[in-house]
Amino acid sequence: MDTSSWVDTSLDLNPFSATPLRLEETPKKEPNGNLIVFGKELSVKEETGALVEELNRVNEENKKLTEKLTAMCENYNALRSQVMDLMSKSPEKEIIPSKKRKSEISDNNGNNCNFGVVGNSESCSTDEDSSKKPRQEIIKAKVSRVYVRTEASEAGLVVKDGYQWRKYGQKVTRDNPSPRAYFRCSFAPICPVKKKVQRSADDQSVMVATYEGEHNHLPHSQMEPTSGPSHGSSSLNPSRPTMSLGLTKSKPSGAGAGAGEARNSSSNNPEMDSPQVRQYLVEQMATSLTKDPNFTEALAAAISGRMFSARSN
DNA sequence: CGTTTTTGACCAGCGC
DNA sequence: GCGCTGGTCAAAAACG
Repeated sequence: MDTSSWVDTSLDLNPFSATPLRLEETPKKEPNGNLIVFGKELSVKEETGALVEELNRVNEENKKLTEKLTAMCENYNALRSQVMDLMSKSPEKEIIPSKKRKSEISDNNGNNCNFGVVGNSESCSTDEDSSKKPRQEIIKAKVSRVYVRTEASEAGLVVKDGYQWRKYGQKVTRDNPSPRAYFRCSFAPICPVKKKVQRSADDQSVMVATYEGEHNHLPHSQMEPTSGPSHGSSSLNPSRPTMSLGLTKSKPSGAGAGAGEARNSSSNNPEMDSPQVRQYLVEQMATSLTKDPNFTEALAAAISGRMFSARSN
């Protein structure tokens, strides 16, 4: 697994690796040639020493942060492999519809190259597309499926994913005793995304959310609470949904998160780039970082350093 | 009072 | 054409 690759490139979370911490502003020089560092006026003699010292300090900081990031990646890798292992041990029975209708058949089965995940229709369905004439639905509808484990006590068909949804229908389907709920994005018709949520026929504690389309706006939890959703159980929730971390699948431009990618390695997992996944991972990373006292300490040191430097200007 | 949820009716695709 | 099924509509109810 090359987690570092997606951390570095897909998520752009690691600015240190690409451009190590550097002094963006060189210390101010006085007209007489002396240097002012942290409010101290240094002679030309001391200038080099101070610069070297500062450089070393920054380098150390950079090193620390890089190490932390690496450790985080390794932890994530371990966690991810555990989840994969668990899922492969108790594989959810693939939903094989005896009689599926048009687009769902072509979208889901056609690219069912990952366990439990339906990526968007363009990701890996080749045979069907080549043998049949292209369908409009395949092009316009990007479908992804997310498996979400919920608390047993949680009764409602609610999958918290950061977006605000409006329910417009509910049906009892033939192949599953639990009802299926139909949601539209609250920003519809501006945002055309729909999702279907249904409990898994096998495991009632697992919610299966099927997303259609791609959000053209930020998640609600990322937006300013201007409108103040009165019922927003799914929004502004500090405890993120139990979306299967790193088990996602969709194309770079694909629709949202999928989950349950248990058999494929992440190296050929283009979904890591999807906006929702990015969003989620960024939040996870941010949470992890801010929880780390060492990181906050380092950050505070860096900020205070900058403040001192700015004050001296 | 505006927004969301509920729920029965309706519509369209598919197989026979 | 008919029946089955999934998906959507829309009026009424519920909610904050």
